[in-house]
Amino acid sequence: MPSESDFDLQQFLPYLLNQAAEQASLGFQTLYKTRYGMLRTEWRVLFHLGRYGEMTAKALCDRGRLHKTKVSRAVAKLEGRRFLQRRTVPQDRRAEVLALTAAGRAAYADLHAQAQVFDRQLTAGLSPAQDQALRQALVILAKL
Amino acid sequence: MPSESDFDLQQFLPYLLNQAAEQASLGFQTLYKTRYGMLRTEWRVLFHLGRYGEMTAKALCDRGRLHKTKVSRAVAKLEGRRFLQRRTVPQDRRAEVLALTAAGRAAYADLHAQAQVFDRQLTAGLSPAQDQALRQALVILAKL
DNA sequence: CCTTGTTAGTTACATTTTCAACTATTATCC
DNA sequence: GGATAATAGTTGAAAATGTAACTAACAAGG
Repeated sequence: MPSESDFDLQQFLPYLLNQAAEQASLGFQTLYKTRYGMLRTEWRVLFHLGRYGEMTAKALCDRGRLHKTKVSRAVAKLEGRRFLQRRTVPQDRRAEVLALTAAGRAAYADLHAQAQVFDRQLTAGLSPAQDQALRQALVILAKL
Repeated sequence: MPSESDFDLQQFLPYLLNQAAEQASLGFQTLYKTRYGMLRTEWRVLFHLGRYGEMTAKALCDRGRLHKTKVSRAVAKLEGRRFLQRRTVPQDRRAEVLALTAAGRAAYADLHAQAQVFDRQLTAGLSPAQDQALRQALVILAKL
């Protein structure tokens, strides 16, 4: 029988995941925030476009599991800051293909490099085996 | 030299953690939302008080890594729904000790039991070794 | 073609979160 | 003791998020 005292909040996986995620996001967040005035969604949009090439907002939503309103606003902001451009395609005039500008690619390259450094710092306290096990489990849980 | 193509967004730990955390929170969230009309912070306050006994808002902030405004509002809401009571202590009239009511304890017992079930479902796709490794790594990353 | 349904994306509004300022009380230290 | 700082908690305004409704364009079936 499950008692009330053998279940620690720190044993509850959603809680543990959130704490770890928050802690992990903290440092990098300040980076793209202070350096480029970006929000998390903007950073993700930038990353997706930088990493996987130009695509529509819909594709971004699917790939990044982002809600379309978030993407819509992030794209508007990135466009305002000249990090990306929209291009309507004749085949479907509802959709707009999003592509990074030179400034956008530069920001991506910078943040991308920082992300790799940051990632290594994060896992510095973990053994390689722990690191690998962690990522494997996370991929399963995230259903990626 | 770090190239631009060997670093996937899904390899970036903060991203991976966030995806997993979001996915993991989803199911349980609907539970305390629909059943008790609670927000995440309220659920956490309830859990902390239920699990660790009565304490001040400050203690809650420290233990749960919550911001004091969040706690203040969550406590007000839980008090309004008669899930907890405040008690001023003569030693320090700034602080208020928070204690669950019978209704609060009942809600905690219910959600607590559900949480255990939910936790097991979550990790059903993981081997016991994977599960253990994951939690260990998360505790390190969360700096708990 | 033309009604109906679907999809891409935006906008408006309510809810939540964040940040800064505020009150009231206690601690510090000259 | 009395000024100053620090702490517990609240509140208001701004920013961000979520939800739903909306526009515009395409698709499909009759």
